[in-house]
This record gives sequence, structure tokens and C-alpha cells, in this order.
Amino acid sequence: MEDSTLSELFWSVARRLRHLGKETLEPLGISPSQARAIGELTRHGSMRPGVLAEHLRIAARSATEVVDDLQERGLVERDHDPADRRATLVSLTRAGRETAERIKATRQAEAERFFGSLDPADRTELTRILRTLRD
Amino acid sequence: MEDSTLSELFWSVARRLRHLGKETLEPLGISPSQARAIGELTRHGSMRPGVLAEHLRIAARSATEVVDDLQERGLVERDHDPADRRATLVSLTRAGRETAERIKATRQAEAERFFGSLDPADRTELTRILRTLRD
DNA sequence: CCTCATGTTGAGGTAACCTCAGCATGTCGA
DNA sequence: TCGACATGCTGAGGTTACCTCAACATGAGG
Repeated sequence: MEDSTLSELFWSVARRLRHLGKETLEPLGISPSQARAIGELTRHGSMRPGVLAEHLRIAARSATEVVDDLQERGLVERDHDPADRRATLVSLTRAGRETAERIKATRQAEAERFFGSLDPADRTELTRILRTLRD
Repeated sequence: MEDSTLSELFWSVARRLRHLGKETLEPLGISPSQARAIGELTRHGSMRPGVLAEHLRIAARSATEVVDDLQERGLVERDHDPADRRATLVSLTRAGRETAERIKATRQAEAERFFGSLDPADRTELTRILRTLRD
């Protein structure tokens, strides 16, 4: 029965999902962490690197890095924050928004493939349970 | 409702669990991936690096690395496989088995802390759903 | 015994994080 | 209005947990 702990089970699944996620994003030329950042910017609009870091729950320094990569690819741009000269505002470019769209579609297909083995009721359950674990 | 995809939700949870897992293993002086390997060796006994890699679903080369680290810490040892002179057999030392015990206890506490916010029914549900996703 | 497959490992690379320190700028109390 | 401390970002450098590719030893089949 108890062949492994819940954590280990969780990680086995995570590992599978990670492999899959990498595959599906590869044709788009962006990494999973970049995709996450784009998602955050799509949902909440322009923000400072520090705020982005909070949303992604990573260190501020790491957000700088992700933004660097995305900027290099022309998906985001940095502007001075008019409210504070120390700060910058990161926003999606047109190309960034287009990529966001494509990511969304790809993700949907991925979720379909991965969570497709679950019937709708289980999927709802899983969503609910994960939400309580997240918060 | 659909504030984020199921994958993203999953990753948010994974991130939290990862932070927690790192904390709980730190006092034992081993990393999460080392702990996973020890778990595998505990469950299935001695095995060749290549087989360990399969169980962990990582590349053979990466298993060598984990075994290196564990050997350095005196938790596993390598012997020649009597059946095949190319191969080696990795087994837990006494110290390794003791560490395995401590990991198990620690993990249990961790699971308690993390999955404790779930009532027993949800926990069972989650286990069942994750199992179908894993396989 | 020659060829091909298999098991392990050295060398070198990558992604996604981290901390620490430095610089520019902002804020607030004296 | 000026010094002290806080805040926002980023350079430098490190870590973990992976990866591929190629070398080398050994095994197995024709």
C-alpha cells in the first residue's frame, strides 16, 4: 500500500510533467521559467522586476535574469518607472503578447495530454485540492 | 475561475513543497535527489547505477553522480557485480540504512506539515489521482 | 576473433535558482 | 536640508540536478 510517501509520489508526477512541459515549449524557443514569467505579465500587466519575483516566488535577482532573457528575445521591454527612478517597469511587447497566446494554446494541449487520463470529476477535485495546498 | 492552468497550479504547489523539502532535509546533510536515491535503494535493495537511473527516471550518467556523492558521505558502497565485470553494484552501508530511517521520519513530519491542511479524505483522493497520473 | 552491444564514467554544458555586495535613488527625522 | 537608513536593481560568483557525447572495458553472437 504505502509504497512511497505522498511527497515522493508528488515528485514522480512533477518529473513527468516537467519532461512534457519542456517538450511542448521547445518549438516556441522559450524555457518553462520564461513561460511562467510571461504568464504572470499577461495576467497582471506591466510590473517591476521585484514584484514579478514575488509573484513567481523567486528571489529578485532571479527575476532580473528571466527578464534579461525575455528582453533578449524581444518579448518584453524595460521602461523607467515614472513613479520611482530606481525602478523599471517590465512589459510585454507585441511579440511577447503573441507568444503568450501561443503558450496558452500549447499549454492547453499539454494539459489535455497529461491530465487527460483523469475524468472531469477528478480534474476538478485535483484543482480544488491543489488550490488549498498552494494557499 | 480559470485564473491559471492546472499545470501552473501544480507547479506553484511543487515550488512550495520543494522549499519545505529542502529545509527538512538540510539538518541531515543530504540533498533531495540523494534522498530519492536512498529511498530507491531501501525499497529495492542493491542495484547497478544504470538500474537506479531507470528507477529515478534520470540519465545513467546522472545516477553515477548521485552515487558518487552518497559514497563520499559513506552512505553507499560500490562492489563489483559478480555477474558482469563491467558493472558495479551499489548498496547502502550501515550508515546509509540509518540515514534512510531518519529520512523517512523527517519526510513523515514534512508531509504532516505540508499535507496536514488536507482532511484525510482529500489526502486519499490526492494519492489516488497522483498515482494515476504517475503511471 | 571480430563486431556490435552494454555498463560506467570523464569532460563539459545547461537551466534555474541562490546569496552577497554595490550603486542609485527615495524617505524621513532632526 | 542633510545624514541615515531603506529600497530597487543588477554584477559577480556559486549550487543543484540534471543533460549529451565520447572513451574504455567487458560481454555475446556469428
